[in-house]
Amino acid sequence: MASARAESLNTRAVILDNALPMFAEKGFAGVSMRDIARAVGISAAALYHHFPDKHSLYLETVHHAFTDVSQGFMDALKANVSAEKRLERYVRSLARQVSDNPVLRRFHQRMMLEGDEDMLKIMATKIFKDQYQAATDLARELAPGADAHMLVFSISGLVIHHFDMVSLRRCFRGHRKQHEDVDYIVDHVCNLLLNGLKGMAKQKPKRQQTKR
Amino acid sequence: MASARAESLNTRAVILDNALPMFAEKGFAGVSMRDIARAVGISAAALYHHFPDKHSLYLETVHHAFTDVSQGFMDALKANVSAEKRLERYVRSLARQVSDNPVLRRFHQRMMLEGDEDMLKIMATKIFKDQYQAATDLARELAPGADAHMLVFSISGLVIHHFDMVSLRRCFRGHRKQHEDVDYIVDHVCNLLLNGLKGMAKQKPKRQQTKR
DNA sequence: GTCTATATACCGATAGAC
DNA sequence: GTCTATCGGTATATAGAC
Repeated sequence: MASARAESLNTRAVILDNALPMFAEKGFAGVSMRDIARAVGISAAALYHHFPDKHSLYLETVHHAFTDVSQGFMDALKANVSAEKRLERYVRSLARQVSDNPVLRRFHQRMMLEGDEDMLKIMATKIFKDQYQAATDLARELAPGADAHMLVFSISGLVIHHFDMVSLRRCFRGHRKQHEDVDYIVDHVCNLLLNGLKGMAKQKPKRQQTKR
Repeated sequence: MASARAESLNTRAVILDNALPMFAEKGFAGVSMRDIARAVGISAAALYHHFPDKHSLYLETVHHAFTDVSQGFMDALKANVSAEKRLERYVRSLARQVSDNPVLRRFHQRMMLEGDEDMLKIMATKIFKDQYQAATDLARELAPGADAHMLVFSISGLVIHHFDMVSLRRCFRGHRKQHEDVDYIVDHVCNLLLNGLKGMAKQKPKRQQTKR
């Protein structure tokens, strides 16, 4: 908390760095301008020198948060190995990301819940565009007959959901320590996906792909 | 909005019915006692006759919301057909539930994000307990060597995630109308799962199930 | 069981000095 | 670029009449 800020121009970045975990944790309505100002170490009025209003600050926080998170995924998706290996690397880098960066995971989760159209457009076009394209290409390579768009979200969904649900999963009888372990989750997901995709690729003209 | 309430005792239920969609949409911090009172058609002060404070009202809303949603799933999970058919019925009833009831889906999503331990415990023990047990049994039958606890959440995760992400999925190039269709999603998920589980069942002593 | 009135605190945002 | 002071509005919650 607080923070050592430089002399002037990157105060803006310091504000965004402090606002991110607060917005991720409590949401737009749950964090006041005074809360953010206190964390940064300036007065609430000073925030209005850097951002015209609270909503703009939030929008900038979204943009600032997700910048450059996509690179690790691209390395995995474009690696010079077999498609199966690339899938495993992609799943692993996804799981590492959401596990190592709970603030960003939570912020992503919050965007899915209460992000308006502007924010989602920012995420889709400025942040995840290349990753989506590369993942789609990989899906097409792994299961040529299947619906690549659906598969891309099945893959990320499987990984992310296991982490997003962890606080509920803990409440069930069958839960064990290992079920929160990154590598264990990765193994499970890869196992399910690789077998599932193999089967889908074989029987291409069966169900999916109705038209257009 | 408004609502025709009876004479006295079920005012409490009317309050909860009105509060649910508001809390689902805007969250705890985003809805004021005045908002709820206005929707019900009484004064804010009157709410405090039925609930000691806002947090209690929210907790009761959680409990009220998820009561009796689990029955349709049990019918699917316990049907007198093959395990594969039961999986498909379960996936379909899950998808129908989240598609037909966006308010409840959103509230569930919100609980995963900001539900405290009390609320999650309510969901796990009072609402989803039997469903979890039945789904675990089905998973064990479908893929005896695999980790049933993981599979249960992979199944629900696949279904729910496709719906939870729909507003983001729409922003990507490859999105089509059919990708929001319940039956299309069910087909995709069942296809992936049935093939994946078949593969996992064959190679049981390979990766999963490290110890205890 | 619902009302009006109110206590007390916090909210987003602005004005103007430095 | 940051401050203090403040405006007008709203928040949760309570008091007491009916």
